[in-house]
Amino acid sequence: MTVSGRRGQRPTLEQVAAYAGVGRGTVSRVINGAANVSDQTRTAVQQAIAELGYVPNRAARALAAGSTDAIALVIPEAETRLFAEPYFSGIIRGVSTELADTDMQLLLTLIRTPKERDRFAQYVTAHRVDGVLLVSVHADDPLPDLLERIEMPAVLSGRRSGDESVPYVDCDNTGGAQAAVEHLIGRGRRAVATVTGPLDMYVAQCRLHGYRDALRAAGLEQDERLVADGDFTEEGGRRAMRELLSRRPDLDAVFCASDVMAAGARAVLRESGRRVPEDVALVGFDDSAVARHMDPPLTSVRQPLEEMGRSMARVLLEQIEDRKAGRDDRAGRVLPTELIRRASS
Amino acid sequence: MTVSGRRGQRPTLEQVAAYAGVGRGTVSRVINGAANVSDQTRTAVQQAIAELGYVPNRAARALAAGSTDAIALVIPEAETRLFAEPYFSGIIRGVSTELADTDMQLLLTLIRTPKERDRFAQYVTAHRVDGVLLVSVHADDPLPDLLERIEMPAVLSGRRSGDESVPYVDCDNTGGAQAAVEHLIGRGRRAVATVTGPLDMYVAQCRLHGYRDALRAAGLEQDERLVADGDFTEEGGRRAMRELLSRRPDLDAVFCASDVMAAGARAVLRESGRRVPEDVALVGFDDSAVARHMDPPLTSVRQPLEEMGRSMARVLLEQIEDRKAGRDDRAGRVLPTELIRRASS
DNA sequence: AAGTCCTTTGGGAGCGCTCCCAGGCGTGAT
DNA sequence: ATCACGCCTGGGAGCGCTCCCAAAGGACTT
Repeated sequence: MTVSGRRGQRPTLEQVAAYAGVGRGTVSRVINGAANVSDQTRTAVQQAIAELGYVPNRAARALAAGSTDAIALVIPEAETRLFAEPYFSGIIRGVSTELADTDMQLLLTLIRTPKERDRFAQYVTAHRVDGVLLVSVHADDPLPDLLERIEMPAVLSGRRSGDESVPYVDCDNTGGAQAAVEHLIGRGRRAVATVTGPLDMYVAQCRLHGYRDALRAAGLEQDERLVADGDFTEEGGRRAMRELLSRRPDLDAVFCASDVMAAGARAVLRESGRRVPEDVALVGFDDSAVARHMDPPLTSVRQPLEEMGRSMARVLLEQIEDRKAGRDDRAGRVLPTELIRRASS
Repeated sequence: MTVSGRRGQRPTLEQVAAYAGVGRGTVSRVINGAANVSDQTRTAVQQAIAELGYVPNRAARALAAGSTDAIALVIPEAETRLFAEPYFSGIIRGVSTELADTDMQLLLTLIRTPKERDRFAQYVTAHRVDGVLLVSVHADDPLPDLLERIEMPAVLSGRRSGDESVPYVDCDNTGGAQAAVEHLIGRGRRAVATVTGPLDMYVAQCRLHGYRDALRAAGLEQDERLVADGDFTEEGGRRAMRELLSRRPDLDAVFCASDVMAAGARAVLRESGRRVPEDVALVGFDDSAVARHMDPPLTSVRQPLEEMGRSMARVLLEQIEDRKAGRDDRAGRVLPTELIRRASS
């Protein structure tokens, strides 16, 4: 870690210029990779930069250029506990990776209260960032619309509905659920139940669709007694499982739309004296830590979280570029999921 | 969410001044809470600010004032998977909470490679942030020393050793471990084993100390055959548990220095035909999601993560203030842990 | 030899703020 | 009435960049 000291006084662009015997503009051009600089000059400047240990002053650059070189990653606090851990850390890791060789900075913003939301709205409206990444917004969150209105580049993780107007990155929830259920059917299960998330969330709808698609494709009957809402919580999973067992005691498999609900369901299955997977096969969704540590370990659908994070960053950066260039090419991106097979099915 | 539009042109301080019929300096004074402004003027300015929807331009302020109003939260990538989720999200939540009514911004920096570390070092050396929060650094990480050398305010989560020179916030690992083991002894267990973390980590040493302290206080013999290194991993926990069982098949309780290792130990106990807690009581550390979802749910020592995050932010802000004022009052802070009792003990 | 066009370069202006100095004005003392 | 001393206030200077214009020079053409 060689950082030339020269304590107190950081070198400025002007000093670099003087040292290299060129003008300020030229150094600026070299730094920003402008084309029209002779090789010789460029080399001289680069050397001066290296020798002086020059690092551009972001504030000055932002002020002069009117950009900020920063994007905000916004996480609604409610989600912080619920979806919780693996989701965020995965996405953050991806975003950070993608940003690593940009000189964009990542601002982390947790939003807990309406007051904080307003404050962030102000902040964003004042164009203090170049773009915004919104993680797991609710359908009724006003932020996406605000961002659209003020023409601030933004990317959502997940969609609020089937025809999302803001650019997004999502994973293939339908396909993942379908694969999970196909897997269960392939193992000879015939009475496959599902514990869904709250059906006012698009992600929950998709996973239910996937379930139905798989049954239909296999020519199995759809029995509404095999479908129960688990609310994406462990307690909800318990409740839903009890309901399912009372309605169809003969069920031989359950697809849960989240691992946490699967954990609840698993507990109820145990209480009812049923073995997993011998009597009832179980599959979850998310491939979280919970899944790996359940007994037996839970088969689950993995979302490519890190890749989603990378995609989000990439899509956002493109959007920022496009805006600058006057283009406007907004599109969503859906990434594939993967079934991780473990002992529970 | 009322954000006055006035699209395209954000109001500047100058415009606020004109609108309020005062000079630039006066508006600046009001914004920064300087004392010597008459009440009347202050009110007029505040109203102008509100009516124009003025939001100060950070870049300009940073440039003029030579500060940045931003702090960096640095997470070494290696840790991102290991300690993983609850640790970071808890700390981040705390930091963010504490920063919420400051106008400090939180920059998130993941460091994976030496190259990224150097880049961050450059960045920090160029004083592009006002302070740094370092999460779970290793004893051999060069970053803390660098920060000390360039006199950049910094706070560590956890200590690298008993006499940490950089300000830190830690939880009471020794006390937590001691409480856990006392709890086991209180339940009548006499052959209490422990699975430790890697003993070159200070945190692992502390937890082992707590274990020994509790045994000593209860007048129980210390048997080195009851101590095994589990390396803070699940596989390590398995290995350590096997070793312990072969050395002391009569053990009736195990204190694991992390939940993840406890999960490994639990699996081995099951394989060996032992019941938890009837035959062997089990306690973990961290109170992570894993603990709640184990079968039976795992008694564990909770670290006040969110409070640690808040403390870190607070200590850092104080330090930044102190530096400005020429003072220099660096100190560590240790927060208490709490034993969460569940069915495993 | 003069004119044209392109590439490369230097440096002025200005981004929106903070810092600080000088000046205005009121109050109390002389 | 005069002076000294405060408190407020306005606005110049300057933070370190980017943007852009003008100018210098080289390679061709006429």
